[in-house]
Amino acid sequence: MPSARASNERVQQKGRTRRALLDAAVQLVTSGAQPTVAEVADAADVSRRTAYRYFPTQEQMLVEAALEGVRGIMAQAIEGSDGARADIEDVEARLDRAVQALQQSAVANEQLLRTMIRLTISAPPPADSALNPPVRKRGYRRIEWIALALAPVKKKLGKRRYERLISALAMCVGIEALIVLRDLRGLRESEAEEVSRWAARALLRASLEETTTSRKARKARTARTARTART
Amino acid sequence: MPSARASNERVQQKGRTRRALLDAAVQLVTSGAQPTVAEVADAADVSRRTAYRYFPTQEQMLVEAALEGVRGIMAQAIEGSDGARADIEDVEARLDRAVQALQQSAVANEQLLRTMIRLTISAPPPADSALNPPVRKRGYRRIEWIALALAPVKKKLGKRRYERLISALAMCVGIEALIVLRDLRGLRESEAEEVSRWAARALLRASLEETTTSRKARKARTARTARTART
DNA sequence: CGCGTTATGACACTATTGTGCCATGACGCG
DNA sequence: CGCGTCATGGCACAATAGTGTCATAACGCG
Repeated sequence: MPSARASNERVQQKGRTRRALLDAAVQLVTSGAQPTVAEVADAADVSRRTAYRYFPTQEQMLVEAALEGVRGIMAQAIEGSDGARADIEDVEARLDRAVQALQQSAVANEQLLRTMIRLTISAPPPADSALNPPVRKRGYRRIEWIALALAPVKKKLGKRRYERLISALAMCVGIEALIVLRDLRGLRESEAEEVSRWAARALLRASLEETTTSRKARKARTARTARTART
Repeated sequence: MPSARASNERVQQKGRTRRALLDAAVQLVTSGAQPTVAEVADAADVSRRTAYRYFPTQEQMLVEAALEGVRGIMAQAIEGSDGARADIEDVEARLDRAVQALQQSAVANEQLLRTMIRLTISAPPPADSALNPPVRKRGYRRIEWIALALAPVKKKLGKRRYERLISALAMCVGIEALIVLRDLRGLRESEAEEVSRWAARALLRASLEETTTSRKARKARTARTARTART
């Protein structure tokens, strides 16, 4: 048995090594290619064997790197449009700006985001989830951002419509939407952005209209509950 | 120089070999995994070397196989709902049925379609397009299908709105939409289908409303779009 | 400082991808 | 039928992924 102190783990050193590998990988992945484990290891000034000690698979290493890169991008994009929160009222404008920023950041980092998709799509979730601990799925910044833009109308919409709107918007922005518009529809970046913005506006309006036009219907449906909760 | 007759190419034999390889690959890919070239070759009873003569890359072989599988799926799905073309008028119902069928076939073949995505997403189009002849991109059945459902209102909408609507709908159906709704939003299959159907209906209505709301509004809208696009 | 723990590096090894070379066997055509 | 063409198969080879083993150097702690 070793000594009682199990804190001998050299977390500092391991942290530095991991960071060096990740930084090197991010840099290489961002430039578009799918670097060899040996390349990343060389760039990080560690041995190939050590790289494999930190990331059991090339894929996992690149996924971590891609997520790392995306994290930085999104943080920056959110900051960029966070200052202009002047209006809490015009939801349509809020959403439009959010979509615009999201699409522009997606275009600007299409390469990296496509890599992330390709690496995180792998196998469908219903597959074996016991063997490989799903690699910690991709970040959900997009949802948070949409939710931020939609905050003013959250109560007005009600939970069901609100969640449904978020889901629908999630389909229409981000890298997946960009991929569809580019690869399937052959659109240019500016055209793709316009389609996303138009769709987002249409979905928002449809959701809002549902709340206003169905007042009578809602009354009929949930008459008693609504009346008691109103006050 | 060989003999003048260049038709000595044994197209029959080559066709059979290619088909054997493709069939074997489809079968293996459909079951979820990413088979080795040697595995496919063995299953097709040809040598590994020959397999590489037909498909320069494992990836291309699997892409072809995936596309082959998807082609079959879509053809079947289209047939399935083709008989019920009773109504040429109710576009909303037409689209809804199309979306419903598309989503159900996407759910039923999520595994294969995810594989197809992973393999066809590869590198962004703006990359080097001279070296690798883009592998013949994935089939665009989805677009054709949407167009079919939208046929009755094509003229009414006009080219710009029509194309935009197709693009927007393309984002909201198919495997990419399913991936977003499942992986990002954590929805179940039935919930995902509902969101897609709702979004499709909303987008269609928005497009139709634009045509009926008047010509003055269109003028104003055009001006606004131009202004924002300029920035 | 010195010692033991522990991360690292070097080497070896298997599996797979992708390619080159050449013999061989099958196909087609006169 | 015979011969030439052409697809195929077998072998060898380089590059990369991933793993095991062991020596060594760095680290932390008394």
